Order: sequence, then C-alpha cells, then structure tokens
Amino acid sequence: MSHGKIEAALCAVLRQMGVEQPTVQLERPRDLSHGDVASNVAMTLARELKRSPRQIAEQIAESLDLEAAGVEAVEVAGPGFLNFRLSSGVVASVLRGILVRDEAWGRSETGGGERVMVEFVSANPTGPLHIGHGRQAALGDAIASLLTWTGWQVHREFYYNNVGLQMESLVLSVHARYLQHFGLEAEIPEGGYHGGYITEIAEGLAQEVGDRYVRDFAEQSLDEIRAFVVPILRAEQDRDLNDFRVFFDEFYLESSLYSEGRVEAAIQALKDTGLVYEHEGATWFKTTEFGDQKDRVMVRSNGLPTYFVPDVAYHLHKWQRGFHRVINVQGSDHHGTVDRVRGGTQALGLPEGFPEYVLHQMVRATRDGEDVKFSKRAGSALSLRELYDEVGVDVTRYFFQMRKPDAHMLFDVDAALDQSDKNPVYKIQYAHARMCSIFAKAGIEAESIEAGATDLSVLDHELERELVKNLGEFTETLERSARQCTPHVLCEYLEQTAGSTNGWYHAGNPTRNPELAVLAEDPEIRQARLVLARAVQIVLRNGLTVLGISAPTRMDRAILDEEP
RNA sequence: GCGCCCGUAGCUCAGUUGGAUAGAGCGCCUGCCUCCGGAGCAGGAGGUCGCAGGUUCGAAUCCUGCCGGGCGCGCCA
Repeated sequence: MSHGKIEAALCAVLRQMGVEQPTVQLERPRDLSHGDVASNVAMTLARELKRSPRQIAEQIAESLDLEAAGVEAVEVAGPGFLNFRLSSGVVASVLRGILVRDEAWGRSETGGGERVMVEFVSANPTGPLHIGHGRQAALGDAIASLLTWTGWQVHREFYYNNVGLQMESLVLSVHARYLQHFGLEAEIPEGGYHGGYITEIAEGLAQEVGDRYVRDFAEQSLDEIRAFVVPILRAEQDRDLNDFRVFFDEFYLESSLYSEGRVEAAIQALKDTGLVYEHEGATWFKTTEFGDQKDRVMVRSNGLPTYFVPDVAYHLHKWQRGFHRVINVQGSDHHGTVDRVRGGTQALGLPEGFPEYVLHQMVRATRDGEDVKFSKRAGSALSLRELYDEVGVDVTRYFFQMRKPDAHMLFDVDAALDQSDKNPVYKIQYAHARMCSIFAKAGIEAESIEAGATDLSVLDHELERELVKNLGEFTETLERSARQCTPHVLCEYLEQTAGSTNGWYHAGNPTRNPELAVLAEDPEIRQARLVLARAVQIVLRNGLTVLGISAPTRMDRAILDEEP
C-alpha cells in the first residue's frame, strides 16, 4: 500500500533528528487497535540516540508530516511503537483490485515462470494407499498448486519403485495365496504381504490362468505373475488418487533407469569423481565429503548396485530434464536419504540445495478417542479410500493440509464427520456459501457486482475493517505458504478470514442489528457492503481452489450427504 | 552412542522467522436465541510456552546444556 510514503516521511524526520542513514522497518500489526501500519524505529534507535524509545517515538510523532506520509493519524504505543492509521477508504481500496482480478486474485509472479518438479506419493505398487500416503498426496498436491499460483511452471511426478526386493516379496505372496486357493500347502514369505487384497488378486489369477502354475511352474512364471499383479495394483492406486483429486503429469519408472543405462552411467560417473574406494568386496562412495554421516555402499559385493545409485541417477536425470528446482515430498522416515542423495548429486556437479525436501511425520487416526485399528483388506493402517469414503474428500484433504508437515498429526474421525461450523472445512465453505446466498437474496449475480465509484470509506465498522485487512493479506499469505512449502499457513488464514466473515455476517443480522446488515436500506452502504461480500467470496473461493477443495454456493444437506 | 523432527490451555493445534496483554477449535461454565442458512449467537474461566542458563531495548521464537517422545543410522528400499 502506501508504505513508501510513510517510510520517506519517517526518514525525513529522522534525518532532522541527526540520524545519518536511517533504515526504517514497517510491519502490519496483528492487532487492529495497533493501526494499519507500525514501525519500531524508535526502539532500534534507543541505543544510538541514548534516549528512551518512547521519548524518541513521541518526538517523531510530533514532527511527522501526516499529509506527506499519507496517513490519518499516528500514535505512540507500548514500549515505543509508532502506529499509523490510514483512512478507511484507502484501506478498503484493496477491494477494487480483488473484484477486478477475480479468479486471478492471489496470483503472483514470484516464480518467474521457472520450472519446478514436485515429486510426491511415489508409493511402491505393493498394495492400496494408506493414510500416510494420503497426507503426502494432499500436501504434495497443495504445494504444487501453491507454486503454480506464485508463478512457477509445475510438474507433478510419481516415482514407481518397480524393481527390488519388495516386488519379489509381493509376487511370492500372491503366489502363496494362489497355491492355497488350490488347497496346497504354502506360506507367505517372511516380510511378505498379508492383506486381503493379496487373496483377491490370487483368486483373479486363478480365474485367469487356472492351475497352470501349479502343474507347470517354470523359471519365468514369477515374472508372468508379476506382470499380472502389478498393473492391478497400479490401477487401484491411480483410482484412489484420482478420486482424491490428485493427478500426475508423469509416472517415472525405476526400471527405466536400468533399461536406459542410467544406472550404469551413474556408477561410472561416480567412479570418475575419484571419491570411491573398495572395502570388504564392496564399492563405497565418500558421501561424508558432502556432510553425510557415513560413507555409503554403491555396489554390493555381489556386484549389484544399492538403492543409492538409481537414486542418484534419477535425480541427475531430473536435472538433465530441465528441472533445476526439485521438491521431494517424503515421509520423515526417509530423512536418512537426504544427505546421501545430495552427496551423490553434488559430486556430479549439481548445486548444494538440490533437491529440496519436505519431510512429513506419520499420521494417527482416532475414533471415539481410540486409535483406528488395521484395515483387514489393506493389511496395514486405515486405507486412504476407506477414510475419504467415510468423511468426504474435501474434509480429508483439508485435515491433512491444516497441520504443518514436520509434526506428527492426529486425524480425529469424529471431528471430521462434524458438519457444523466447528469443522474448519465447513466453517470456510459456509462462509463462502453465505456470501452467495446474500447475492441470491438481493437478486443479483455475483459477477455483476462492481466496485466502480462506490465510496468504500463507509466500511468503517471495526468488524469491516478487520475483514478488509484480512482480505488484503491473501496474496502475501499465499506467497509465504508457497515459499515455505507449508499449506497449513493458508489453511490458518482461510479459517481466520472465515471467522471474521461469519462474525460480520452474524453481527449484521437484520432483525437484531439492521444498521449492520449487508443488505442495508441506504443504497450507498448497501453497495459498499455488497462489494465487501463479493471480495470475501472471491478470496475464500480462490483459497479453497488452491487447496483443491470445493467452494459450494449452497450447503444443502443433500449435497453434503453425497459429497464425494 | 550419533543425526534429524517434535515438546505451547484438560485435548487437538496456530503463533506471519526477534515485537505490544502468547491465540483458535473441542471440552467446561454463564447468559441469550425460532434466526438473511440448519447442532445457532454473545461472553467467561483455563498458561512457569518441557527445564536451566545465555544473547538484547525486547525471546515461545536465536545460542548452549539437560529432560521427555518419534524417526533414522556401512553392502534394505
């Protein structure tokens, strides 16, 4: 806003007071009673001027040219803060911008159109997705969306670990159930998969091929079974994700790293750095050179590469594909891989902070105050689909997004099922729907509302000023949320804005408090408040859109019940 | 043992990277309420910010050391 003017006026006064190179910090106070803009200069200069912060502040306040600073009033408060109050019209002018930019409101160009890859979920195709994957899917998708809104060109990627020991274990597990289907003795291997879905797939296999693998088990039979099993599980994961409104631009297969020779190439490249040595028959790489705690084996004594190598090859390829910024969203149990991967990529010449990581902690689900037990079919924790089928996609996404990634979270199913304002998701959606219902009641189309020459200075009630203040902070909140890769920052903002909205709306109940009603008698006030209501609607809708959550115009019971 | 994350109201969690009297929701207490939209509204009680030092005008936030919980630690991924 008009921070520049205030800064200039402050500097002018400070120079008069003998400060040679004044640097002024302006901030937006949390509390509305502290004005619209505040500065702490008096406190920071206390030492230099050898006077108390309050004295300095008083002097500044007296000598300040209010008109030049573009403020209505200035006052000294607390330990020595200078609080500036702008005229309500100036503050409310932000509403004009909101109405004009509409669906683009909140977008910024911070990213400058640069490409960024967000890799997330990347579950092994060994079973249905559980709630841990759900948290990652909701977080990763929101982060990707936040980056899009702040001017980045975003690529969503899913990495399939389709080679390795768990794959073998999966196939052997299906094979065991398959044999059992024909009444034969068989056991799930140690570390194998016990979920009911394994039996389902084994039954399907039996239907497809009959007892062929019982009669005639050959060398390539396991490969054939695998070719049968994996697509089924992949398809199920894809369905679960798509119904959760999570979509990817690319599925990257680990196996392609081998078939395209990237693993071999990476081994050679790592050897060429000279940072390798032989020890106990294995080949080691000196990741400690790059801050890792220990050196890592890259080629085992049996001649096969460890996971370290394809991981480095994969990230090298990300860079080569033109993604010079990559964000990996992973469970925090993988944090040990961070220094390892970076060690490898740095050795090959990539910059220090590549790739970036967002590590999130585990999820615990409770119902009636007790932990939700295992899902029999999934054979693990509660499955993602079971969860969102019960509480709805909007609520599930939001609950995962509203907590900061690096702390454990509790998913309270009872709280999620609540459909009143107590549930933060509905609180925000209700606030949005209320604005829409006002327009309906007024008999006007939301899109037709224009600020034009409307006198917005009539929006000077405390509740209105607070709401306007909130709305003006949407873009910067979105930027911060994106910069920190923390969607919960946006969630907090939306909840707070919805709270202000509901407070304003309730205070303006026509039968109790007609002078604050949105649809006021006075046409000028009515028009100004409609502008405010429209701005609220835009901000809430855009915010929900960023998070991939719907913004209903009506909250009918029927809609709630069939909510996807 | 080493490394990373966490510790804030009875419970679940925020706290804009050092600012003003530490904030929401649930639960609890007290009043309203048949209302532009439904389990609604207004208010209240509730805190040694894990503990102890340090840095400075000023610390939940930064630095050090402890305590407690989670996760990870050379040929698994």
